[in-house]
Amino acid sequence: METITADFFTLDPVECARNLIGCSLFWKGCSGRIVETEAYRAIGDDACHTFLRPSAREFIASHKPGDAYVYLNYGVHWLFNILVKGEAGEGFVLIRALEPMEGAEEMSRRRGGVKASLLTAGPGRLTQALGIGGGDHGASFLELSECGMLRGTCPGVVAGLRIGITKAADLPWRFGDPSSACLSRPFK
DNA sequence: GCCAGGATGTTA
DNA sequence: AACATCCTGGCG
Repeated sequence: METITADFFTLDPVECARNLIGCSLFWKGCSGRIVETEAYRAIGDDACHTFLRPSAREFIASHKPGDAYVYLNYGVHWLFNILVKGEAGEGFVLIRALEPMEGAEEMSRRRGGVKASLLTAGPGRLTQALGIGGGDHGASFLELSECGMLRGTCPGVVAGLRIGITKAADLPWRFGDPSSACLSRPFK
């Protein structure tokens, strides 16, 4: 297994989002296989935070590829993105679903004992399971010993429309492993 | 199984 | 005002 470094996130955000399916994410004793992501492009994508938020544009300017972009959605759930920044394009990859590996017991406790299939099947669910919150915004988690990612592959990756957005809703920038039992929603 | 509604905080 | 969500409760 090969550790992912910041240069993994110097491709186009859409390529990064596709490549992350099958990789594994490690976070302070818990880990999971990434089975669902979405790409957001800083330029030309009206659904990206950069479209309306100067703070998102400032975040890109002042952070490195691979840094965590974490924000509170609907006042309720933290969502975990990874900054993509390179000559090929800038933007974010939203991590939308994992298959639990290590630390399932701790994740279940944080999630209030929900059934296993709902533990990390959704962007808000997985941050709660892993204990990711606002304090992690801007963290370069790839460089910490207890956090990081390993390369992996998934031969059957599929693409679909992004979920829950109204702007640029026609772009097929959601990626996933359609055979996973841990998706936030099935692919059609 | 599907759908409606509400909780909740930050940004602009 | 909008929002990259999730849970519950009402149906059948």
